[in-house]
Amino acid sequence: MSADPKGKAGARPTPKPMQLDDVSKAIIEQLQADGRRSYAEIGKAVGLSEAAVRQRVQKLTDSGVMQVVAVTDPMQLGFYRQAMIGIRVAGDTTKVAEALGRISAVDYVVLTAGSFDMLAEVVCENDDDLINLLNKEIRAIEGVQSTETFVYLKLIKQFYNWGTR
Amino acid sequence: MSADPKGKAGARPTPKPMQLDDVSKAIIEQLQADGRRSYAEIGKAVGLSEAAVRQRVQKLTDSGVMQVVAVTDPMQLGFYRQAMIGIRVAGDTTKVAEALGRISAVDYVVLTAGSFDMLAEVVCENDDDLINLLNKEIRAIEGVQSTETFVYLKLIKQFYNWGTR
DNA sequence: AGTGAAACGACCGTAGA
DNA sequence: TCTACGGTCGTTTCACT
Repeated sequence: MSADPKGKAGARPTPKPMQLDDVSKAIIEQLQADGRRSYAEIGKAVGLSEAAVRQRVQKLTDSGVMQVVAVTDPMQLGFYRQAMIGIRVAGDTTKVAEALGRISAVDYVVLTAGSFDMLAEVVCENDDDLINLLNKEIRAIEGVQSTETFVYLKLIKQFYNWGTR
Repeated sequence: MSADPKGKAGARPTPKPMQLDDVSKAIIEQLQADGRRSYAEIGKAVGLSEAAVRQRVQKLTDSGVMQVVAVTDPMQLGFYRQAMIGIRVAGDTTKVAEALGRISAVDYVVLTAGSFDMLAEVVCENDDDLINLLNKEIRAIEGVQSTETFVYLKLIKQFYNWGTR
């Protein structure tokens, strides 16, 4: 979940960018709309044979540019409270971030520059769960100095990315 | 991208939760690992026939619990700067949030309660792009009073969700 | 990096427990 | 809700461009 695919830990895993042509971009768009769409169908949409589509998808996934995965809707699973938590830390931020990552209700952790040392997104069933998560788990981590909670009211836009390692 | 599947705008789209058994959870885990895994293969892993897996996946996607999609790595596409931006607004927050959503460099917008009215995640090629995005696009939106930027240093954990509508 | 063809395997509807 | 089965379509490999 946080292991880099290759190279030393802490090193930039990909110093090289990657230039995608319009066809590869179109293929990615097809799979962003539906990750299980068949290669043949994508081929029809982008004007390529299925074999060619498959080769390009293989290359895109092998090189780590793209990934096809299942994503779930927390609301539909009974997690009615989501929030982003800004956290200020004393000492080593990495240890705190990793401790946060071990909490299952925490689905996103990123180290940041700015008035917070890190941001953590959490998923809870209700307000009581959120209070417990904050007091008993997050603020109990050694080194956590203060937290600021931004409860989610409504999602306006979401586009799936991964990376920033 | 922000249209609710059914029901009046602003209404809770799913007042009912959903109870998943262990088999459905296992199927979701399989697809979280690889969204293109075949139904037959998943069936072997979870101890079910191919048709049964297919039926359950259909139900999970139709009900909106799960979605299989492609996600891309911004770093591999040359976007070396990511940041979360906390925004304070005067007046109607929805209009500002929708204006943010129309900016392609903005991949995530959520209305929040707390010291920010909304959070926006942005993806940029470099620091100059980020400065331009902030000054020329985000802070130029009518109603934006102040912004606070948290530049991403390192992603520690990521788990894919969608929803909170 | 692309196509085309043939063998194989996955997918889908239907029937039945 | 599951398994079983047959028709159809997608995928894979390979030879070729």
